[in-house]
Amino acid sequence: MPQTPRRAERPQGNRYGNRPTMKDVAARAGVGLKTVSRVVNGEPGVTPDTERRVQEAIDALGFRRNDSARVLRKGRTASIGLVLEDLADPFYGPLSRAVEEVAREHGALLINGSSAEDPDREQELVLALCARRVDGLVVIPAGDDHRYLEPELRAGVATVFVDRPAGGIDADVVLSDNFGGARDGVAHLIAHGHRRIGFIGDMPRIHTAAERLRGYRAAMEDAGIPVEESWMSLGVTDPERVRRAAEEMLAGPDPVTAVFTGNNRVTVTVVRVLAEHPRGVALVGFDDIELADLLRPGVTVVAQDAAALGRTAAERLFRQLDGSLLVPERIELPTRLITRGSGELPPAEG
Amino acid sequence: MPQTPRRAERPQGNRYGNRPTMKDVAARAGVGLKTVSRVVNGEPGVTPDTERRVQEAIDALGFRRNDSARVLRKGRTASIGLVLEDLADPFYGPLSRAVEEVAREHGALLINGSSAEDPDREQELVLALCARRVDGLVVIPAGDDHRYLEPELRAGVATVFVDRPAGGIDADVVLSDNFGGARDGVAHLIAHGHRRIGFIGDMPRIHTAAERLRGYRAAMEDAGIPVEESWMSLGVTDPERVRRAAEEMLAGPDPVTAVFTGNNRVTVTVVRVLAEHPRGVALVGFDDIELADLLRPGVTVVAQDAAALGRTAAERLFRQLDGSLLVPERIELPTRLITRGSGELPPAEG
DNA sequence: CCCGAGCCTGACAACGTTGTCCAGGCTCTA
DNA sequence: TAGAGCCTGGACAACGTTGTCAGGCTCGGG
Repeated sequence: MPQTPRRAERPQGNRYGNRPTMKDVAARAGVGLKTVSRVVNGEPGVTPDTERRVQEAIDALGFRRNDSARVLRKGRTASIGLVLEDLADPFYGPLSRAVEEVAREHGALLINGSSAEDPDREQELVLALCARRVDGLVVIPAGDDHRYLEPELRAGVATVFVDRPAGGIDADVVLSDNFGGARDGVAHLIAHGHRRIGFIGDMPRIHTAAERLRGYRAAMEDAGIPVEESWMSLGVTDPERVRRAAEEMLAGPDPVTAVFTGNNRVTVTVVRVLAEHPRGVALVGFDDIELADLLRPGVTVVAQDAAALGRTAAERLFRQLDGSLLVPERIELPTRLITRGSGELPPAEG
Repeated sequence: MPQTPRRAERPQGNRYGNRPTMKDVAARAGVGLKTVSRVVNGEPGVTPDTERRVQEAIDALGFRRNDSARVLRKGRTASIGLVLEDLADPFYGPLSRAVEEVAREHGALLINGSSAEDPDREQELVLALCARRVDGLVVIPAGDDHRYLEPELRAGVATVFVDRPAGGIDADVVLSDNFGGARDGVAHLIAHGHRRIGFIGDMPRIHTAAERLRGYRAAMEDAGIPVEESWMSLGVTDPERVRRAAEEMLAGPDPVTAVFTGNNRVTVTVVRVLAEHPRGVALVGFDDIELADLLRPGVTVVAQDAAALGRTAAERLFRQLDGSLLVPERIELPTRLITRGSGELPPAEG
């Protein structure tokens, strides 16, 4: 009778699209549940013969341990979260990769999230990661208030901020010497005879942008050069706006003879503008850009080491998880001035 | 008596570094467990007054739902995995970001993994993601045998391959028209008078590399040009080796007058070599590179749209999860020849 | 031959959440 | 005022795994 109604409806497995569980494996191998668990986790105390039977059942059924259940039981997820601004930005790719590499050394997976520089989205992402009970968080903040993380910190979620400090909470932070780097870059231009130096950067509410601006001002002040408002553009850095800002600085009766750009995206745009510009205008940019050495003139930059930022942060994160790290610290990595020509152009008057 | 031994040892919460659970929230709010669950999930059937009490308890304790337990219960993780070669490569950043964006639209998180072009590592990553019960996988394969995925596919894990097809299994794949793009690029060089055209590409075991090589050969054959072995370099693409290969092609009694490069990394290296080279050597590269338009000459490339690859793959993935997609398909996206100068140089004899 | 030691093995509870189901209290109507 | 029906709230099991613990087996020594 082919139509006999079956009592046991599920042939094997169940949800998760019919995945076999340890129970199924145990049944097939004719052993107890716990024995399967032991084999799967390589625990001792299983006869080679039993182990073989279990292994065969595992292979036959295509069993894979359900880590959700494991996590629930064990309390550690072996995964960490990374929240950054935009993975498509060439600055963050290497950073993310460095974090991943350290995570891998510690047997952890990396969950990425892009905040798109939106504080709400940052918070949403961070909390989603916490709900998944990541063991730790590496955050490149978009917002400047991170008190929403207090319960997480109390609960023992390891946390390291990168590139910009946290707001309102006391946490580890790894960043570049934005102030010193910008000051050195601008000083470099001054040393080559420039006095009217433009600055195009991001919104000052972003910590890195503010620090770089501060470096610019410091260098100018050190040289006794009063800064004019018209030399500065601080704001959204979409190419169109940057282009206009650069063109305005270069026009008029008293144009700048050099420009300091506040990040890689701005630098690229300004390089384009200068390529169309008749006069030689000096340029130093913050962040290295690919192929900068092949342009004529080569683009002089203040380079930061994105991979080192990521690596340092991740290593600190895992040291927090080891328990070997107690007091939050601020770690500043040096920047490096790479001269390639564009920063060494002399001022061309008029 | 302050020293009275307490029976209930845990003040609230437990593992996970003392996180409060719904039980703790329920106790504090003086309601049942399920009521808390209802509030947390915004389910109907809770009086405003009760809801307020629960919400206060949640805020006071800093409760966050434990998604591990939720996943265990519900069977969906709302996360997808992306395995690619190297996140630090400028080709993969935008691709990953595009996948993330689609995932976000569907309320899912993205877990990234870099295989470093190592088949074992690819498998390790994919299986780790499956153990975490990601709902779906986007894979840029490093290996060419994916039969290890069979149990996962049977279990209903949505899977889309990108950039290169899967080996040994029938699965969705989204890729660029590598053959056509390379053929067009080489034909472009031929149209500008070149006959001795070099090809520097990756190991032919990589599908994209093989296809581009095939395109090169096809274009040459179409033009009736016999290809000489010494014009081709297929292998590891570290800068040093590429540099040597390029220099060899350009030296000797019968040097190439143009080079077709098989990917972005190779192109960059060859641009460097050509910059030092006295003769004008034409160049067309596969993959666009940043600032290519600012070099002199500008670098002519066959561009593929990394973001479109990622977006298309992710959208297909979620359509698989909807159940609205049944038969695996192969989707090929067109490439685009962008002429900027380097590909239009005439052959400079001797 | 009997007993103890040591090794395998499996039954059971627990992790934190959600789905099912039922009880109790309320309102509204006849 | 009583009954019907609705709405709110809670008890309970289940998801798949691992830690605890106890039972049964074998083997060797007395």
